[in-house]
Amino acid sequence: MLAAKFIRENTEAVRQNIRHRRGDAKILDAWLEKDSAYRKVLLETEQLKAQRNLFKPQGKPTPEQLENMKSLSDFIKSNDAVLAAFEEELDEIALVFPNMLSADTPVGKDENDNPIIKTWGTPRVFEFTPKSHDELGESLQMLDFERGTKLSGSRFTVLKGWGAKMERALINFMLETHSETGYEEVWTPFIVNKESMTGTGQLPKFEEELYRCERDELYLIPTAEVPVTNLYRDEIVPTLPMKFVSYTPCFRREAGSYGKDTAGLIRQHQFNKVELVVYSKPEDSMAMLESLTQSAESILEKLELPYRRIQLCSGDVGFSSCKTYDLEVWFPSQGRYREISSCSNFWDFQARRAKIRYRNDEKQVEPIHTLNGSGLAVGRTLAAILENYQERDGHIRVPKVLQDYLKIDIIKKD
RNA sequence: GGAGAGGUCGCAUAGCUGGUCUAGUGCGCACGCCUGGAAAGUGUGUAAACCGCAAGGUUUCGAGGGUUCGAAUCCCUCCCUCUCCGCCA
Repeated sequence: MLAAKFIRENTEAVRQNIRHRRGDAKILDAWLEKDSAYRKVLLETEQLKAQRNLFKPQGKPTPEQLENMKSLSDFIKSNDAVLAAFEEELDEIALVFPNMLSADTPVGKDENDNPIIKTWGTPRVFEFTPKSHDELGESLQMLDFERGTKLSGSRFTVLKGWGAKMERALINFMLETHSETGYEEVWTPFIVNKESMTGTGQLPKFEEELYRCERDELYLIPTAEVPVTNLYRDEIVPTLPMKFVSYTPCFRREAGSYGKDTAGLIRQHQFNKVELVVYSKPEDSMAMLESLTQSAESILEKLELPYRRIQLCSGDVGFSSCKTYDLEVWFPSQGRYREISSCSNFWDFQARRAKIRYRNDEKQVEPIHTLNGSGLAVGRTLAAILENYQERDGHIRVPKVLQDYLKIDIIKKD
């Protein structure tokens, strides 16, 4: 959420920002109009209340005084009702304002305008036609798509045998690697309340994307970002930075993506992810984004998977983010790079919503900066390994760093 | 799920026969005195949000309603925590 004061003082920048994100700036005008009306009533009401408080002398009030206080109180009551209505409306509008973009976010329309920042590794040259991961996974009896569908529906998959073991190995490998570089491991609830979803920005705007337990007013998390960032909601944190790594399953309805990536593990309603979350001092957050992104990249490098890093342009950056890098891994069967991690600096946007603050050097309380990034999406990593490590006969070589976990170096048909 | 107790400015607590609460006290923390240095002792200060250039003002005592001229204090609803019982991985 943008601070009301910031919106007032930087109206044009906010308007420009909404345009760059290809949003409609009308909501800004609606907000501004309401805000100035609100402030008039606020001032008046506070003066009335100050009067009332002055009237509060010791002893019993005379009938005359009582009469005065009564009418004053009536005014205050009706004004308070007006104020409450204003506040609710203002919040409702402000909650759907997107975050301000970083100055170095390129202006662009969509994913085609995302610049490539770096490329690592060289896609392997196959002397045969590489198979897709779903075909490989099924033939090696690692993935069972049909039974996943039987159990739950489309976009649900069952992992078996070496598939299940590799998924587990990847989770452990990622958690251990990040633990070693200063991220504290946390294990959180996978179902959270509305306040948590609002704190990180999933609500109110993206309700459609969430699985909801109506009876209990709880939501299944779409990413570990939600529980981990909300760990310190409504708190003034004592030390910064704090860095966490967390494994969770993620649940997404994928509304509106019918027909996209219907085959394979790429787009699932339930998938595993190891997430990095950083609580940072404002002045350090951009440097933190670089190091967090490198942490995510290190996993791909240890797995020896070719990838590239792109920066999202203004039209493609997520609602809550101020600056985002995506990591994309090479998929031989598709002949292209596909997203496997997204690393974002949210600036103070989430911290303001979630009321996570710290005391700066001047002892002033101010919102912190939050960041997070996938380190990595496990299902997509498994898919990328199958495709990049396949052999002509359909066997899969096991990446070196996973051999200790799996105790084998090649996966083949029985 | 049943019975009871409780949710107060970091932590712990007082306040709960409505105005003096602009929320007291202890611990912790910060700064100072004392000390060769430290501990102890001692003094002062220490919640947040909003409006305002400032002076200052307003709000917040789990959340939301209500009674009242006025509520941390009374009433209602809800949420959560703890103890005991029941059930259960």
